Amino acid sequence: MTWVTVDKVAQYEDQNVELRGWIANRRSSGKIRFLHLRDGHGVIQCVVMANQVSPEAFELSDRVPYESSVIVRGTVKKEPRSPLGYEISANEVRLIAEAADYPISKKDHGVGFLMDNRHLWIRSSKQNALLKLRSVVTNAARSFFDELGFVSVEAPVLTPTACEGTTSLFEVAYFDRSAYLTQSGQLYGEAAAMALGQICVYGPTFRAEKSKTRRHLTEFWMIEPEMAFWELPETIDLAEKMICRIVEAALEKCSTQLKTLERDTASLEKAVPPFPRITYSRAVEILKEKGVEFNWGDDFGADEEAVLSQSFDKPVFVTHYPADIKAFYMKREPQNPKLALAVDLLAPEGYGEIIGGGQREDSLEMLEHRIAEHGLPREPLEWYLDLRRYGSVPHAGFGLGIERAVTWIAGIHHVRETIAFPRLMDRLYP
RNA sequence: UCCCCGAUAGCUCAAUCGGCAGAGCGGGUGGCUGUUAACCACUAGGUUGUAGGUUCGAGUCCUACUCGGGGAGCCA
Repeated sequence: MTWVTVDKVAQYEDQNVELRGWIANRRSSGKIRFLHLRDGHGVIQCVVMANQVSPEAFELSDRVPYESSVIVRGTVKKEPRSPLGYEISANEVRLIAEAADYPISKKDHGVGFLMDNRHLWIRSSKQNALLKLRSVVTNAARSFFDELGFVSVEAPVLTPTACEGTTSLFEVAYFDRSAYLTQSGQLYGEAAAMALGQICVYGPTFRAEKSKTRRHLTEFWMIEPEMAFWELPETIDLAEKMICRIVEAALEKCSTQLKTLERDTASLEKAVPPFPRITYSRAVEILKEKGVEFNWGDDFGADEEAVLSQSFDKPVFVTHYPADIKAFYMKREPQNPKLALAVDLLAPEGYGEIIGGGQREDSLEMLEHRIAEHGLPREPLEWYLDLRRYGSVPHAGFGLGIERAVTWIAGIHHVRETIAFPRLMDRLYP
């Protein structure tokens, strides 16, 4: 007997197969029982007739609780009434483990309840689709860089101090002193780029900010390429190619998932090069044209980002921000030192910033000056200054926020559903 | 940290002016040979988040607290 997964049943039409999974739903009518079997690859209806299975199997099919684990054997039948196109005409149903009363029902639930049951919620079809989409997105991004010859490097999670100083960090006991969970792999990525040329850091990032919004997690994942001898324009080109690659992969490999998520893929299909590129100053003009009150020099808030991203039907790059609102390591525009060689990518449909990056300051003197200006402690950054002492080169990079990118591609409302076990300000369980 | 909203059955919610705490789903029992969140009948299920106050009487009004949701700032 061949064990097959639900996504492959079409290859076994009219053959006898075995399926292993969990009871997603159960209905009945007279002497016929319908079991919906979920195996992680899909859901298929198994039809159990009283005269085609043992009395024990029929009795089991009548009362087996939701989410019990079972093995079903039967024939794959073409069935136009099924959304899948196929169903199983069962001749054997075997219980592996009977489930207790399952807390998640077919009806509506509140977000709080579902988040408390996140370990079970991920079994449902929409959450399942999101996790698969995330997997395709991260794999697409990583193979994109791998194929370009970028070296994959891991940055440490435990760090001695703040990378950027501004945001609050999670402090942990580290033997007889304190350490902090990283808020960006970038500084280490820069060191690695000086060793390996073009590198890519993929890892978790932690922010102890008390942010309660649909765009924030306290633990999230970033892909952060860093390139020695690269400057801002080619870095933007790279980000554009990467986003296109990710979206293509999602459309190609996740069509069923996007359908489950009821995503309008037409807007994703528009994400082809070239993406519009505007300066911060131009963005401010656009805001004013749309009647948004805004002062040059301020950073964009959620409202401004939404207006800007809705002004284009593709992702839009915004460059040349005022240096004052960007991090200390940003290189200044040589023609106008008030501006930073920074780039953000705003996703369309109001999703906002999914990439932040730019060209890094490569002058030792300038960097020392910035560190003092930002009031940062110098001693823990000495190693970072060394990168400018020993053969400094122009270099640039960016960070892609995985959860925000997946939120946009999936067309959902909140980042928390794009990671299996989200960490939020008030949520550490499960 | 700030603003708004909420907490009633396992879950989602209702309860009119302050006057007997209810429905759907889920559970249980029975029925139905093609159901699609199946349907039909019956049934069990409650210290109304916690503490205090007003009142003849509080799920409902007041105060504090706890927890949760939505949003802002900051950011990816």
